[in-house]
Amino acid sequence: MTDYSHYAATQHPAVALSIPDLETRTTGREPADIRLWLRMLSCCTLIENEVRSRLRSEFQTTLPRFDLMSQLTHAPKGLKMSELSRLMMVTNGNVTGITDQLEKDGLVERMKDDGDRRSSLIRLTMKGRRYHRRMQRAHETWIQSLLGGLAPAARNTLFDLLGDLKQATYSRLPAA
Amino acid sequence: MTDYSHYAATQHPAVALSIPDLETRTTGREPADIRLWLRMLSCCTLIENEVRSRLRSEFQTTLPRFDLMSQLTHAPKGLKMSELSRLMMVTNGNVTGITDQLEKDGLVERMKDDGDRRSSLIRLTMKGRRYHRRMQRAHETWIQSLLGGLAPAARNTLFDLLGDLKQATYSRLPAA
DNA sequence: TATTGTTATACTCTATAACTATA
DNA sequence: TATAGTTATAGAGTATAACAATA
Repeated sequence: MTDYSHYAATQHPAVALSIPDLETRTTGREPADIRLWLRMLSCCTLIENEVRSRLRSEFQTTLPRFDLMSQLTHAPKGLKMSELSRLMMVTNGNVTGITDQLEKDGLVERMKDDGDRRSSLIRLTMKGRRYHRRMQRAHETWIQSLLGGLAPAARNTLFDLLGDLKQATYSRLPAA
Repeated sequence: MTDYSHYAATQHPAVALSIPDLETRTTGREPADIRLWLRMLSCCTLIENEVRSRLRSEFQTTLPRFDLMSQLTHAPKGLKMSELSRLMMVTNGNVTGITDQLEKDGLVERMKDDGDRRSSLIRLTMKGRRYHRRMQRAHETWIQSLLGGLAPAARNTLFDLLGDLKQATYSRLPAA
């Protein structure tokens, strides 16, 4: 049993702002799941668009590139392509492409020192580590600014509920 | 003041499944906002990947195309390109491209009957309406299946919290 | 002058599938 | 046979900016 009672009601207008976006197409007559999905999707799209835009204008890079580097920061010894693929939720070929670009820019390197000679370990170079650190600091600031309007208690409840949702969804995937 | 007390704790394992995904890179030492964002993003990516894949395999179409048609279903008189752009949260040029494809397939049509001769109204054709209805039914089933593991009370709370988040985020966008 | 929509350009990401070299 | 990674292919979305027609 999980207790969400630490969450206290937030103070906000009774009527949500009517902002035209992906959720607008709902009329209220749709199943609750559809409305929930479209609302969550518009939240994500809103933030993602903003982050993509700032990564481009301030760091001349993209979200997948930043994500790949972020995954590597917690693996000093490096990660295999297949591990990156699973972590980033994209296919193997895509990871090869993104890695190629980052390698060309000297931000990551392929290490051929595994016991298994089919695979290689990808890891950040020094330059990559420095570059990522700068981006990460900015990224944290952006996210905190964008999500900062939500009260801490609400944020905690949301975090827990999304954890439940994620677990439930995973278990309902056809593959799973 | 909003009351979320209708939400009752869900029953689930105390320890969340350790699934490797976008959220995995968090260590617990990141700011709460970052962890929340990555968790929400992995929820969305999970569902989006699944929906994209099924739209492709079962209906030979894409998510943006389905989204554009969905927007039109609630506007019998049609929508302007600029309205679609805002609703779909993408740029004007993109909407032109997606509309071109749908028009070529006879699913939407451009109507030049506005007072403003610069703009046109896009609306679903009969064929488009029928086609969309089939997709929408399937889409509802998919989403209900994917989100169905979450208890109704949890789902309601999540819906409300995401509403708060969306509103807060909108008001914190640089443009806003 | 500003706005609506289109076009042109160039790039990034994407899935799929065939391929290689290992295991 | 199975797996790790690459390559080839094709396509789909994206931003940006220049453009024409109209307001």
